[in-house]
Amino acid sequence: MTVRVRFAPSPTGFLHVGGVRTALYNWLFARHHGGVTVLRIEDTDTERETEGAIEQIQRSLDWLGLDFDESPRTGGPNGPYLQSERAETYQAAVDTLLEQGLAYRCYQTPEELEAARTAARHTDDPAAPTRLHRDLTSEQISRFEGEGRPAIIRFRTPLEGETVIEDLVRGRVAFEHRLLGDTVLMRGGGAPTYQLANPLDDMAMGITHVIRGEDLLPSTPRQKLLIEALGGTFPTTAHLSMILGPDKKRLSKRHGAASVEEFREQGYLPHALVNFLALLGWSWDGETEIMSIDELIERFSLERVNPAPAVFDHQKLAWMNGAYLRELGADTYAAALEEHLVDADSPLAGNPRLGELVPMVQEKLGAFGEFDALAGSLLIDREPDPVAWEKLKADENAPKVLDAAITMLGAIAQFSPDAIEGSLRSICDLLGLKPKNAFTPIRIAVTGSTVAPGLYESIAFLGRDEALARLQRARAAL
RNA sequence: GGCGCAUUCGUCUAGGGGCCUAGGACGCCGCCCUCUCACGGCGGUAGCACGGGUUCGAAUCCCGUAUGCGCUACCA
Repeated sequence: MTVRVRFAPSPTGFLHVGGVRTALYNWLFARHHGGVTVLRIEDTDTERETEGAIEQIQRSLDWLGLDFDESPRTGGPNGPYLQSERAETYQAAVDTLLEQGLAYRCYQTPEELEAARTAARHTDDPAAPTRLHRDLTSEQISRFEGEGRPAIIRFRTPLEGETVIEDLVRGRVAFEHRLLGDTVLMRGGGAPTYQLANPLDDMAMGITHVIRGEDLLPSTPRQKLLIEALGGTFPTTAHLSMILGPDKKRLSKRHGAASVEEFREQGYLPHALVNFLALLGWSWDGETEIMSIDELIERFSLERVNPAPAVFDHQKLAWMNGAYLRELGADTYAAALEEHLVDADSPLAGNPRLGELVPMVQEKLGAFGEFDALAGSLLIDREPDPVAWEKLKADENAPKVLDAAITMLGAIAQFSPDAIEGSLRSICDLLGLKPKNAFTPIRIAVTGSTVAPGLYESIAFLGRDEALARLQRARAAL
């Protein structure tokens, strides 16, 4: 039997790191087993749907390199892949269940339900309120119908016994039927709920393994019961732990960047994000950290997924991204940097000399988003950093150092990094200053910052005219 | 409140009874390299939640407690 997995997000916003991790594990598992990946959009709740979310999710998955064999975009033999277009499937199943007495119409108003729920809150049968209309007499039914009350459809959950889930990550988990209550399958308006649409589609699409977040573990027995009532076989499940913020709360926007889109904007490499996320809850040998996509595919297994929640560590991601950035070839690096600048709508984009800066910045950047601050001033003459500028003005050595630099740099024959180094070092000897002290004012004068690429290379990059102009301007401002 | 899941350095993790005086990585600290920032090298810091069992022997198995998280929707 070929493995078939699905990633089934709701189009309620940007793709979150938690969602990405789920998508990734599904993808890795399927690719490892030569299986099929399905992308299904769960848009049954039109209220919460947000504009453009589907495109956004697809875009993020594309960027990460997670391709889906069957999806709303690619189509496939088990479509449609949008739940909003699968109404007949759900209706047919509900009709069958109703016919066989496995589901029933419930006429409770939301207010009645809520009141009953509050009352039953602390009793020994908290699920009782969901079963109030389970065995209505025909008189009661016609009275409710007569009142024009809309009916919702509830599943007739067994009152006794338990459902056992053999989860690939968590092992055996048992749920008492009595506490489950009668699950709502269809809303008053006839729209399917997640509890109906999700398992039904998994069955219809031949899903063999359901890999999803732990938040969905409690709904698993309901879904299993439903599928088995319909004569289907419930897929194997693997419930992944939650991803937490530093405060151990579920990761969200208030913890900073949490969506794929944000990491992309900050100049992270998709491969780095994928590698990092793969390691958030899974490990291969506990030692190896940097792995190619092919290695991840080859090594991934659900058996080695950690069931405990994991805190998302931005610092480690940044480190890993830097490690990936440093491994890039110069041309690839330049192209990726340019793409980032274009995406960011940066004034630095399209600069023909960008490539020359690569060797000067590659080992210094943790993400492309830092490029502008580090080396932007070499491409564009702009206002210096105020703090650095004050430091320059307060430096008592600055005037003589800048004067010397102007003289020396104006005199050297070859305006190369080596020649510039020799020239600047002779200033140190001349003035009896340590390189560290002599170079700081020059760096600020030339780059407008205390942090920049190598000084000799920076000056050489600017060229004699520009470098001298900046030095003279700084000198004049002292 | 009920149900469920989880619990190894600050963080991600290795560990599935003796190989553990608990390994790796990020972070942090120190030293080296050094024109700033980085990179790189070397060294260091720090952990089995607690309490009971089981066993010759427990980070590893069982029970309880605590804590955290999830679910408890006509959200997913």
